[in-house]
Amino acid sequence: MNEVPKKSRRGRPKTLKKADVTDVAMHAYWENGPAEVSLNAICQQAGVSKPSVYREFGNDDGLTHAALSSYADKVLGKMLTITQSEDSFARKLNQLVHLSAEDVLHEHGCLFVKMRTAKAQMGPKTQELIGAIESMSLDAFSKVLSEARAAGSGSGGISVELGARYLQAQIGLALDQRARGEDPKETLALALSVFNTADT
Amino acid sequence: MNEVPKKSRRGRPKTLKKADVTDVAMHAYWENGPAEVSLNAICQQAGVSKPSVYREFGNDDGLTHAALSSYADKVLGKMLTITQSEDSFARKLNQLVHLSAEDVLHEHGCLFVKMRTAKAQMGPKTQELIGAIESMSLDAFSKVLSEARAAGSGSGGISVELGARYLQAQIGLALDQRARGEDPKETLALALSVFNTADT
DNA sequence: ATAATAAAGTACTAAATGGTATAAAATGAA
DNA sequence: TTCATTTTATACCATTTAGTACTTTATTAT
Repeated sequence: MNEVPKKSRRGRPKTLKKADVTDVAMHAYWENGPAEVSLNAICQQAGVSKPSVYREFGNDDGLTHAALSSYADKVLGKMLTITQSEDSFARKLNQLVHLSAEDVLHEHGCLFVKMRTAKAQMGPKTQELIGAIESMSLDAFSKVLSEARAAGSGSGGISVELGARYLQAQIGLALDQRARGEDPKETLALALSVFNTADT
Repeated sequence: MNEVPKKSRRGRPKTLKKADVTDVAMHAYWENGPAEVSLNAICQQAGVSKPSVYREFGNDDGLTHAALSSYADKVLGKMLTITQSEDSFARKLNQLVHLSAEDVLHEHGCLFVKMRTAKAQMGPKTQELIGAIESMSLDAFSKVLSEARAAGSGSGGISVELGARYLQAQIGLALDQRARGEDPKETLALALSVFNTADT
């Protein structure tokens, strides 16, 4: 909303694509864990020089922030879409289970979950974003549960607040299991069965 | 069982206590995460020189192995004791919940869980030990569940194998949450409520 | 042409890491 | 007292890290 200074009139034309570097960083962090990937390695993989990266992102905190922000848009957005759909509570749960426990998208786990695990080692901007994403996801789950309650889909006497924390924890666990190469499908289904008390 | 070569007759008397260094390492890894603590830092904290540590432990893999092994004896042994007790299934679950979700012992989480998360960054001996501990704990939970089934305590139509994996995953999750500063008590209780279908 | 400008890469820095060569120190035996 | 032996710590090594000073290159304006 604030800057489109395109067509800078003078100087060497810029060849570095910030979005491309962000994408390389996002996938590198996602696959290998943010703490295991150096800024040097990302420069190599992206085929750009280190000063270029520092010019665009400031420092490594800027780069991890950009990578996580991009991840939130491209990947976590799919979770949000599910929670905000018009489907029934049961169908929403099914879709969340599929996306987190089966979809190849998360075969290496979830960048957000990995960054949250390494939160203390991240820079301040990235830490703040991790917290913001966590709140946002908790709100989304709360909304799902309160809508279900309003629609009469019994959530087994579980408060909306507890249910949202539980849903977030269980999906995070499943994504963590996938990062370790485990198949979380059955255990996640069992965990979410607490929401089906007398339902069909 | 194999060596007590005490009273070596010659040479400078040894002052380094291997057990003390192991203990310092264990607590440092436990609190800060194994990937965030360097061998240098442990040498400083333990007040010993680096070559001494290399002589005793070989390399960093040897040190992390020793630390995790010590942790398994001192801390995970308490879990094992609970699973092997003569208590009822429900009481065992209660004790496991208390130990992992409330006991100050795990206020910084669990070293095993942290090492498992960082498994790929650990040395081969440590990786092997992580796998062995995981199998052992799975066996312990399986035993608890099959005994409960034999004693008639209904575990809600959940197979022993799935129940054991589920119990391990949920306790691991709770310990992970404690490492992040969250209070897992309510969510863990909710997760384990799947074992109470028609029980009192 | 030439000057100004902006972005590019080369090549560096200081700090930290895991690991080691080596000499000093402390003992028992000769 | 001297020698062999064992453990110690100092001081190094190569590598990797985040971050930067500096020069070169490519463009527009004069």
